[in-house]
Amino acid sequence: MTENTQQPNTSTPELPTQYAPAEVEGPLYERWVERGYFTADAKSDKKPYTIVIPPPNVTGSLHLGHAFQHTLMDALTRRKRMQGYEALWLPGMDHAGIATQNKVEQQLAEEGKSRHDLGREAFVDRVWRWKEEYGGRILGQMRRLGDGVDWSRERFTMDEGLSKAVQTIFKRLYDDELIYRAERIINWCPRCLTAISDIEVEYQEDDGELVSIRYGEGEESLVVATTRAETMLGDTAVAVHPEDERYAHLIGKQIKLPLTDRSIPVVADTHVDPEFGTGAVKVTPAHDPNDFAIGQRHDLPSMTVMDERGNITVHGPFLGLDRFEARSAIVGALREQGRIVAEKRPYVHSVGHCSRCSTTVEPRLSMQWWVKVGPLAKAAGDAVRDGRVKIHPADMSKRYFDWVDNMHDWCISRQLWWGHRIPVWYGPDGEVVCVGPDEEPPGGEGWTQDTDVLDTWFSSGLWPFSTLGWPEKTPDLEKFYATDVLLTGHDIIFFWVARMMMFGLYAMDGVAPFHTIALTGLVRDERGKKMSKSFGNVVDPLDWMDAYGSDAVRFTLAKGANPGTDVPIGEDWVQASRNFANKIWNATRFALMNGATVEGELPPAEKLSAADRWILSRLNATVAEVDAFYDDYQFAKLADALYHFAWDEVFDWYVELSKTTFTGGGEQAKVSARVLGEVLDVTLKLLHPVVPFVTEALWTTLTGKESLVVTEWPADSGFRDAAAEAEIANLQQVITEVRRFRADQGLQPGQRVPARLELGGTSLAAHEGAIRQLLRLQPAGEDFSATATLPVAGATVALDLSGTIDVEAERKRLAKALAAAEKDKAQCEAKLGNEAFLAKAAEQAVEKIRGRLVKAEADIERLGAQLAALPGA
RNA sequence: GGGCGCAUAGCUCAGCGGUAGAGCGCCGCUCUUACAAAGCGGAUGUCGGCGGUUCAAAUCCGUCUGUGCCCACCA
Repeated sequence: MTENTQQPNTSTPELPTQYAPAEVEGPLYERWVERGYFTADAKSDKKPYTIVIPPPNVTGSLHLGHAFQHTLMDALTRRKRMQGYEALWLPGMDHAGIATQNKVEQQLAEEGKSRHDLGREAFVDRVWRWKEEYGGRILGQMRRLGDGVDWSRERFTMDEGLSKAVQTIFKRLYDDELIYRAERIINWCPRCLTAISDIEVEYQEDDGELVSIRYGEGEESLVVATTRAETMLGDTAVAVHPEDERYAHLIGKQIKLPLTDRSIPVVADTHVDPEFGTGAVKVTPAHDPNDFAIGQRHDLPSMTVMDERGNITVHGPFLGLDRFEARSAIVGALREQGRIVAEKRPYVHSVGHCSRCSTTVEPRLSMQWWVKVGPLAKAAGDAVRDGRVKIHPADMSKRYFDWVDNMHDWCISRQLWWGHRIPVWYGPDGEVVCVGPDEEPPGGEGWTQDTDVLDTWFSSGLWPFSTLGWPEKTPDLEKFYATDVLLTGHDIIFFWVARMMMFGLYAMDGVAPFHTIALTGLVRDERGKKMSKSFGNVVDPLDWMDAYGSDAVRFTLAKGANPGTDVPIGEDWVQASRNFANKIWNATRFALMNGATVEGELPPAEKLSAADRWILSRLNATVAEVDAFYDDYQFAKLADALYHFAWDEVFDWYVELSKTTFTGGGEQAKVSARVLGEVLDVTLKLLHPVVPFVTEALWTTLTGKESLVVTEWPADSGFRDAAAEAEIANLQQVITEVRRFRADQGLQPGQRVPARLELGGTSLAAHEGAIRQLLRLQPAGEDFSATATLPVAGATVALDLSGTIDVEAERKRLAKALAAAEKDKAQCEAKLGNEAFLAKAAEQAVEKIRGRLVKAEADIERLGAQLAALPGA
């Protein structure tokens, strides 16, 4: 096959009868890259079109979700490239701080070591080595998929340039007082040993135990309810609602805290819901965000009773127990003292887990760095509100607004080693210096850099401009910022999209990083179920690509891509797409065998047959339709439109009709060969962004030209021919009707039947050859005797079925169809007789009903005539 | 607890005010200038229930049921 694509189409190339993607795809991709088709030129005069890839984690490998989004991004950039844009699809990877660090730590654990055994520097070296060796597997897989990315611009969030961008923006935010350091309650993962942000916490319904504990003695006592008994060691108050009469007498008093020698005050706080539980809440400011807030309001001390691993640090019988052991031990001890007044178990409540390792998150009081999100989030919201940035589909913008309008300050420090280290230095006398990218860190005794690194989303939030060279004013930044479309899953609106909006607007003087946010759904299995390892329904797209070709996987995904909705995909569907690719292959093969060509001018309309004019009319309509769908990110619809145009209209009808023309030879055959060449040329171009491989292989063979990748996208010539469309519709009706009759009468498809056609006076006269060929009708001989007469579309087809025909079955069928047509006619007449309808309905609607009536009347006439023509009528 | 979405053919989904659609699956018959991974023909639905608006409702409104997702400081 590959040799053939090299040949000019002077002779008919021999294509195998089946398309073999495995032989075609790899070499084609490498050729595209070698020829630099995907390399964008910042100096070009062409208008830019830019998409930055959502950078996959270095630890990641290609899954169907990537394949899905990549297909769509690839289709968008490929089309724009063909449309003459300087198209840049910029690839790269994310260092994925916590995920990657965990991965390498796991590897170390297998060697019986921890990161602390290596020390920070050696550990980070080790991660880099891991990255070089195992990271970025996905980049190779993207080649298999056919991603037309500009490899010369590949970026990594920890590259020197991107690190500089991180430091630059950190410094700017710090100087603008949008970054600050504060001690707050954060979400702490006792396994990863780091703070995580609110959105990195996943809530699950867990079984717990709600125990009610009596605090204090006698009159001076009350009962609190808790699911986290172990935190009582750190209680510094009990809170009740100020208007709760039950506890009015206790407010301001001290009560004894069980198991300790401390007494704690009872405070009044409106946060307490008197209806819930006993209406009294234990307050542990150091271990619960609400309690922390209460503590602030009432100036309570915070008492930390657990270390970073969740072990109890308070001296006494519970010292050293982990939080869960401590919980049961404490409940046990309280029970012995008779202080447990009620227990409810299981008590289902929502508990936060680390999104990376599923460990139960421990709220923890600690010193962290924060982004003051207010003004940034406001700008991010406004850019969408005032239409500078469009979210597609539009109803997803609600989610975006909900988030940006209610955003809490963002905790950006992580107690990890892998990532961008916070560029802040602390002096021996408590000085704090934020160091900019071109500044020397303060030297001398006692200065140390902050040991934390930044949240991985901090650097990916800069991606749309850091990858283009910012903070330098590079030609790339000049040319390709702002990018055009951000295409990503709706699951990372908060993690990533909102942050890019905030940072982009902030760093780029109010210019949003993209004008359109196209949100996709998630890929699911063929029953619409989420793919997950525990269900065992996860599919490796590479398996399907091996079996059916990348094009098949891509086409299936594109066909399922309804905006913002989840995409179910099953192997059967990939097979169906493979079949489509094979169909294109064979149709082109047929065309080449019959001399289809793109050479020379398209013949003028008067030299074209009705079929030629029809298909060209449909072709141009399809071009317009596909363009409109692309501009609206309607991938499913454009894939569907192309599928049906190509298969139903071109392959099933035009190609079939052209067989008669080719058999006939002569001038008309030449014209048809040129038209078929044209139709395939354009159709392959239209299909190329979605199924780049087959189309490239076939198109280069068909045209002898270099590559589809750098070919001009087709334009709607404006050619339409309603008359030809109507004529071919009639032809199709005759053929379908007679075929149906033949099948109903049990004739073998190949069996030749003598027939007499009366086409006089209709436009069908010109199609007698095609009708006879497609219906296997022989000329009527001397002894012709019509046993079935089928009037259809103003013509009559009389058949001599030397055997008998099943008159009764046919009569029944016709009667049924006739009744349906009559009913429809009656309905239409009723509508058209309805004055209210005529008065209020749109003209178009009325026109539609009129058309329907005409059709119903024609059907009645035809079916009546067929009925009358039945023998014995 | 709040918000959003979805319920249409056996399955997965389009359609979103004017005659119910597609793909796959299913049932027949077939090697016919390419393709059996194909061709031709066929069957299949009270468009979740109940109300309402309208000349007209799968489509708009209300409500119920089922289902999915997101958010939240459910002690």
